[in-house]
Amino acid sequence: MTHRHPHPTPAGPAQLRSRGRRLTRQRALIWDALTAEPDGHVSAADVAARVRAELPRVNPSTIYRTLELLVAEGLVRRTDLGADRVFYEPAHEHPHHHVVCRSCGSVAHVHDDVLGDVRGRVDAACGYALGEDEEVTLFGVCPACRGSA
Amino acid sequence: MTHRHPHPTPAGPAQLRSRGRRLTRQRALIWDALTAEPDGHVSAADVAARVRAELPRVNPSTIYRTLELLVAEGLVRRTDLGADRVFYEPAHEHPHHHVVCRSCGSVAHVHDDVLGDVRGRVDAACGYALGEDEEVTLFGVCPACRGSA
DNA sequence: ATTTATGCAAACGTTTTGCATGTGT
DNA sequence: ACACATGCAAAACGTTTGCATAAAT
Repeated sequence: MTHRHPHPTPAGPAQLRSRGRRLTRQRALIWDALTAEPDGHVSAADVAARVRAELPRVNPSTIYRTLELLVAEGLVRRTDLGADRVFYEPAHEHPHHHVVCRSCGSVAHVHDDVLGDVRGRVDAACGYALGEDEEVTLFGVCPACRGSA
Repeated sequence: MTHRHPHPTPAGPAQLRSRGRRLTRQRALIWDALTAEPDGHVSAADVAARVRAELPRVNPSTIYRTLELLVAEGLVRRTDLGADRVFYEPAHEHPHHHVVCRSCGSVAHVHDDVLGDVRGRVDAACGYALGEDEEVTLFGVCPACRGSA
């Protein structure tokens, strides 16, 4: 278990109710699927599988609609890593970046500090403004795959 | 047209012939589509459109198969930017990185120097090895969109 | 002549949509 | 009771594949 958040903000899909949305069993299960693993990077298919393990009749469309909703409400963050690699993760942590292993697909988090002054450098170089909330996805080879190469 | 290069390496799809592949009209047109714009980042659909403007019967499968071939032969570089944003560009330049405008989708090149020591930092932070040839894609807001916001 | 590439059509996996039914509030 | 969310089925989308034909070498 990781460290707790000091903020008393009610996490999770309960937020939906205050926004006029409804808290259904499916939505709760989808949230559970998203938070099941500590640093869970979960694809829509993953979510579907986990949810259907508990409630088999959930339809793909419900998964997609709910994920879209959660993203729109700011409860979930959607990250793309090249074609067909879209994953979702709960959004209560600070923005961070990802490294994906080219070999095994594993994903690691990268603290923003690690990027250094890239934002300033990019701005200076070509005038594009990288926001503080812009996530970056890098590709590389993870320690495990490095060894077994 | 491009005689100024002292090196007689035949750029483009002519390379295919020496590799036992065949140089067809379709492949030439696909190459033309890829090199039509100076810093061209072209999607498969873009290529298809350009090619069909000249030779309308070309089939999507031919486009995909040829792009895959060109990538496999190292003549073309394929870059992913999140789901459904795959583009191709001729590979004779040095590896470089991309910034994509979140607002208008424009793409700019970023020299490797601009990234600074990210590779070392990432390696130190989580052990992932970013190769020199790994391209990075960043997202931001381009100068034009910055102004009109 | 031989091998490889193409067009076509059909299959594919993922995501989206229209609509009737079901469910939270 | 009402609005909203769900399931279902079907469509949309970009991409891939099998196979007979066509073209390059």
